[in-house]
Amino acid sequence: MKTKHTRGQRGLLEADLVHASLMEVERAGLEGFGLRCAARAIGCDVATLSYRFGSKEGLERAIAHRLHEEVAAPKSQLRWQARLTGLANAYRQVAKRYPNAFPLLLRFWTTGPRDMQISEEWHQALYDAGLREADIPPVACATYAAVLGVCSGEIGGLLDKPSVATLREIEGQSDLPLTKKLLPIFADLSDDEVFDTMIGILISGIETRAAKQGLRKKKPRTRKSKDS
Amino acid sequence: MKTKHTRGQRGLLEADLVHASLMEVERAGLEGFGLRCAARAIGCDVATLSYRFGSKEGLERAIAHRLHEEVAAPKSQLRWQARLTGLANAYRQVAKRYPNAFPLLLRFWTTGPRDMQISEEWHQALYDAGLREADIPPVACATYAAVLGVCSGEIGGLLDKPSVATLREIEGQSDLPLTKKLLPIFADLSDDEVFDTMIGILISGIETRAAKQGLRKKKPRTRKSKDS
DNA sequence: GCTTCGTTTTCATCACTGTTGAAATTTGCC
DNA sequence: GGCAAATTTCAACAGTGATGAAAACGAAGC
Repeated sequence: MKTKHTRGQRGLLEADLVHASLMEVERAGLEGFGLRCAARAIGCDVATLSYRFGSKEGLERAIAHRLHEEVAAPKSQLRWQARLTGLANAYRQVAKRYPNAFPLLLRFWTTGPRDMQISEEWHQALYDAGLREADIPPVACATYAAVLGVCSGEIGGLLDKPSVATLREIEGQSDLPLTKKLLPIFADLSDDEVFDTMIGILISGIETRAAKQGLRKKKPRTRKSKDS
Repeated sequence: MKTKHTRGQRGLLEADLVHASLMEVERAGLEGFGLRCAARAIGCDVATLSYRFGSKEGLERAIAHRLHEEVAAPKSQLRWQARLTGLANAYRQVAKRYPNAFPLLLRFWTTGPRDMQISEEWHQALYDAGLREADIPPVACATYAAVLGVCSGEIGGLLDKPSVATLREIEGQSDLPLTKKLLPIFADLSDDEVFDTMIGILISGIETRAAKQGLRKKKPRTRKSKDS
């Protein structure tokens, strides 16, 4: 008869510790995050966190796990394209909600059982896309890493408008003719556009890949696939 | 007490400081990297590094810049597909050579003029792919972030063989039928396969995108890269 | 009731971190 | 040579994560 869930004497649920730490990361930034500030926010001692999570890295891993749990699963009756888009968008929403903590997902790529549920959805979407089984793992890894990369870029400043310094720099250089010409387009670039572009490229890439293999002509679970 | 050798001399080239710091990152890991160890490896005082680079973050930014300089530009007479593949591979090689420092590129997405030269190549490849100009910036950002994401995943452990613990976990779960079935394929997954898959998806995605827009003529494979 | 045992929390301490102001030293220029 | 600016070192500071010992606590057993 074990205790129902491992909890400390003072009623400190692990989930609460992780949640408070996550909030602290968002407040102070990932670099500025420290066990002491987190402990102060929680109202406990530093050593408590060290004891509970083994180390600072253990706590960060738990935070990454927490982020994965916030990834919303898409409705299963949608077409595979919509499900994949939904999954990608779920990660994007997490990135926008926790921009400081999100890079932890790129540091700890696998954090536990929750990942596998998401992976299962991912694999299922690729299976329904018509990929042959041997091709699902590499495509899943590639697209997953791509999505996380784009999310990371969006919150990391990749899409920020070029600063006046950068602008001047480009104008000065003579060996950047195309970049120079594209500059006004870059200035008007929106996050959504980049993300939609990414999804579009991935999906059409998967589609042509599936078409090339084109052995399984099974009818998808939804009624029709008008495309292609 | 007062050693008169190396005091106040200006002989320390910035490139040497950055190189030594990069080596130190690779030795001690990005988390374990510290100004004091770097200074010890260089043979100078900690404060020198703080003075030269403004802060630890400034030094890390300089290291990221250094990594960008190691990205080899592809030969310009190749087809656009080969050039894009070459660029992606150049980043991958940097990632494999400096696995500990590479995540800095995802923290500091833009580091200076060297990025723009790479960007110019990237844009040119997409231009030669037949994309219309308004589409080049979003596609460039998306594919660039995707490539860095995949590189980051490869060195970060995304493609590691599932541990026995994970394996047992999956076997136990009943709601992961597809993942369970794909497990042997995952076990045999190679880094190269994932990377090639990623490149293939991106390129075919770009091709169909260009074909849909289809306003510019297809070009012979060897075309002068310089046009206005 | 009390005791015992194992788990959790706290405390004190350690070596180490990045930053900063002042002093020491060197360099470039007159 | 002399002087001012740039660079390096030194010393000190507040803050970090980790760790062993001690204290507080919960749940059984009697």
